[in-house]
Amino acid sequence: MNDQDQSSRVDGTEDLPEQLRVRREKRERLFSEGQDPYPVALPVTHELSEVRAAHSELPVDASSGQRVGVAGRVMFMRNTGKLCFATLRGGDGSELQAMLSRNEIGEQALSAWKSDVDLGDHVFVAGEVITSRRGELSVLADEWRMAAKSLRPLPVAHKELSEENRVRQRYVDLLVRSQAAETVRTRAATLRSLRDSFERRGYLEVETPMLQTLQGGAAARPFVTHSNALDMDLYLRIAPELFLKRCVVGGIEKVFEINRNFRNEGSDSSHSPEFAMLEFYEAYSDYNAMAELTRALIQEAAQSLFGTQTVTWADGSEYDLSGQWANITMYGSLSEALGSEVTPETSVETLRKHAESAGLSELDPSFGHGKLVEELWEHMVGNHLHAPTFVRDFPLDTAPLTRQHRQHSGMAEKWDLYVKGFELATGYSELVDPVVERARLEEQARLASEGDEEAMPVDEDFLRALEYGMPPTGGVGMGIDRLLMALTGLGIRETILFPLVRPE
RNA sequence: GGGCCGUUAGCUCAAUGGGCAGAGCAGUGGACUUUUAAUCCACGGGUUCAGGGUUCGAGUCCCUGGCGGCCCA
Repeated sequence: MNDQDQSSRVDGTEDLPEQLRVRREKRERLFSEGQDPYPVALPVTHELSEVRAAHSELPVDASSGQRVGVAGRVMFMRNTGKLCFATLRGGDGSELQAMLSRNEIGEQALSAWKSDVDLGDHVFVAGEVITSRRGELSVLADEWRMAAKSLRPLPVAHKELSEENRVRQRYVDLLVRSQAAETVRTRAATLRSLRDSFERRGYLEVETPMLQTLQGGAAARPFVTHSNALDMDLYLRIAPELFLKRCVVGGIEKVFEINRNFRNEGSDSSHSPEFAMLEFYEAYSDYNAMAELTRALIQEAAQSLFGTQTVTWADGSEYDLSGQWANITMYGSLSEALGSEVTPETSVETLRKHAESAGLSELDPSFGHGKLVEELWEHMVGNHLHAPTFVRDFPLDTAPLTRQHRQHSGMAEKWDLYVKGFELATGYSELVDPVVERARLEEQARLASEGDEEAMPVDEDFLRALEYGMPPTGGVGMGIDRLLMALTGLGIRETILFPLVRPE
């Protein structure tokens, strides 16, 4: 297909809103004038940021003597009669002014600039690096070309997009809202910090299956998909845990993975159906040492991102992540909140009475002791925790992959880390006894057969791995999106670049 | 799953008690050789989310649905 074919293709132009139509007509006109509004290559010599860095000392109203070719998206235009200014923005967010003077570039090129260029277009400008009379570093063009014609007007650059448009058209949000671009950089820097922290401690990063033949590693409803080749249903993973434990059995004794988990559940301000998860395991560690390591990872991330462990949230408030963090026990803090002692021996009937007087009347009648304790705790205590807090020693019957507490028989060596009222991470002394693990999984399978969609089946291969001998191990899972929320104070849909939304 | 709020120009938002649908930015035309969200003059731009109903008359009131947000479970 040649350019003539492209330029002659007009697709329902008359039905479009005026601004879209005008831009399409400009594109057509450029083609008909023998110009390519989408050239394959342009003689760019410098990034905008490079020009800025090289000439930061240039005095006001001065010439550098250096000629550069730069490209960028037109964010603002200020056209006077014979002198035009445009603010170009590069992909790294840096900006540089282009100046087009009739004396320098000529009548024809200047009027073409005025008639062809719209806000949002990518343009190429070549000329000398100078500063304007107001001191603005600029490229004084002796040549300009369209680099890529934009067919849609940019939204108002000084107002935020509506929340829905931000998420649906993140590419536009990234252009007009610097906070959006900043969040992407912060997320990348957080991942880098985590990987650095693990690297320093001798951890190895691995990737384990996202498509799994059995659901396992967490209590959650999975997404189901189908393999045509194997002619069997597969699950998108809800957790990498069982594979990372296989790694530990195989001698990768300090191991971590950062990858996506998928849970077929509702989404709200702190839940997304797909979310990035960090899990890490260390042999000869336990849930106490893993709590210390988790704290260090988060503090090191805050330090490397912001140079301080007291972070400033998007709403301007400060959040202190430094120093030691509070430790409470689940049964102890719940007993205190209820004003009545609750222990692993407390009966289901008593727990239900507590739940009713706390206003939790519609709890699933199938909930047993552990689930009731956790629901009650979350309602009475967890939602009100603000400062970083480790909540220790969970009911044993909701932690089928966790070692029994070394002192309390009805409890598991498990903690949850709560930050600003949500669960950020969870850590364990892992259950490594294959016989006990088999019994736990068989109990899970029984629950599943009774209709519990979150219960896991018996994973024979996982049990076989444990039977080869897994060293005592501490393990942690931490939501990356939630870590971003804790570090920035943003909602989960701001920390995820392209969150799932219903089609328009 | 339930309740509440929202949905109007390309974008962000107005519109008395049911009476000609508006502003800013953006766009088009014009003026302007040092602007910084440039300024000034003029002009164009709407299936008011969709469908139904009440009414002489509906952006506005009623019903159903879509999408989004918040709260609750």
